[in-house]
This record gives sequence, C-alpha cells and structure tokens, in this order.
Amino acid sequence: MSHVRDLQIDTGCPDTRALVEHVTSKWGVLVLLALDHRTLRWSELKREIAGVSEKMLIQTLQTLEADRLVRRDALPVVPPHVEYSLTDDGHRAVELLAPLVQWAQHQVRS
Amino acid sequence: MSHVRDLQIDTGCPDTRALVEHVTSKWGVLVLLALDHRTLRWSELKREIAGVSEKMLIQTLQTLEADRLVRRDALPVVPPHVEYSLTDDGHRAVELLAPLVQWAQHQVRS
DNA sequence: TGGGGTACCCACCTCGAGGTGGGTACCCTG
DNA sequence: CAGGGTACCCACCTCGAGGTGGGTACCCCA
Repeated sequence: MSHVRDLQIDTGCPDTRALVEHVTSKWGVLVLLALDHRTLRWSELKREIAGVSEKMLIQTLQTLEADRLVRRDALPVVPPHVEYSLTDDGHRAVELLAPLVQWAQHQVRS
Repeated sequence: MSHVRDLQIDTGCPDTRALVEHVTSKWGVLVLLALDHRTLRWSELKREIAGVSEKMLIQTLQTLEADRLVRRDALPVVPPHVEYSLTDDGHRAVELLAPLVQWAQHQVRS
C-alpha cells in the first residue's frame, strides 16, 4: 500500500501529464533506453530503433530535448554530424521508467 | 547508469507496449491512484476523478480489469452496486508508477 | 406519477498522433 | 557526374483515442 494520495500526486496537471506521456510514449521509451546505453548519432538512432519513421524520431528527440532529458550536440562540420545523449534528468527518467517496463514485460509473459 | 539493455528490455513487444500505455494513460493513472487508496464504487470513481466521461471511465476500468490490475465486484442487488478495487498486481503497478509521476511533477515545477 | 440515482451500452463525430513521401544543401566516392 | 550518405523540413492523409449525447431497466422518494 503506497497511499500515493498522501504524497500529493495530482496527474490532473497538464504539464505533468505531458511529461509522463513523452517518456512513456512508444518512441520516447525506445529513444531513452537506447541513449541510456550510450551516445548515438541521429542515423545510428534511426538504425538502432527499428521501424521508426524519420518524422517521429525527429519529433521525439525534439520534445525530449525540450524536456531537458536529451542533449543535442551538432558539430559544425559538413556533412552534418549530430550527437544525442541523455542529460542527468534523462538518466533519472530511465531509472524510474525501466522498472515499469520490466514489470510490464514480465506481466505479459505470465 | 542503469544499462537497461543488459536487462533485456524490449519495448518493441506490442503486448508490453499496450500494458505500459494502459497504466500510463491519462485516465488509467487516475483510476489506479484513486483505487490504490481504497475500494470505490463506479459512481464514486466518477465523482472522484473530475472531468472523466462515462465512456472513458468504463473503458479504462474494463481494460485494467482485463489486465488483471483492477478487480470488479458486482453485488447482485437492485439498484446495481459495483465495487472496484486493485489486485496485488494493480498495487504493484502503482508502486512503480507513482515514483515516475512524482518525478514528472517535480520536474515541471522547476 | 415523475424526477433522480445506479451502472452501464451504443452511435456518431472530432481532432490530433503518427505515417508516407517528397524536397533540401552539402559532401565524398566511383 | 551520378549516386549515396548526413540531418533534417514540409504537406498530405489516415485512423483511432476520446468526447458527446442518447437509451436501458430497475428502484426509491416526494
């Protein structure tokens, strides 16, 4: 029994909702898990995350960057070279997210 | 650094995705948090969770029941009296979900 | 007798998440 | 000099999540 209500959880707040949605979204989870492992370039992410469309990858990265969970480093060279990595907040998000995903994974297998 | 990849997390699995979506969905979170606190009747839930439509409340409860996170007890009386409560799996889900929501809440406030 | 409460079901509609396919500017390689 | 790689942007379209509003069968209370 966690009695979360006592901890003043209010998911009615739209901003909180949005952040939860970003990190638990289909591509958000995959991006966070991929980057938790190591820094990746855009094209590496695209290959790593099978099935993602370019639009959704960009969109996901942009929202996670706006949430300050993902860091974007664009090296001023040509051809373009852009590196994506997790911020400390991003790593923290994965720490909280991973147990939930693992639990869900275990649930469906039984 | 959690190195979740080493823990064989595969969010590509549609069933795992679905379960994660159910528990992190707008109304799913609110239902789980409300029921974590105590058993509630349908009409109590509707009042407790401000802004939820009847359709979404029913739909959310049905999917969470199918996921075996919520238990439905319909007393065979008239007028109908139906009680909803969390299963052990449901409480476990809240245990994992609550820290994520709390973290998100804290993030947006800073 | 009619108005309200209980716990739903069903048809319809909107609107935005997400996919598809094109274009861009620049470079290197064959 | 044509083709491929990099890291995107943009217009269009589909489809389903979620909302709205109706109906149901039964009861109690005024």
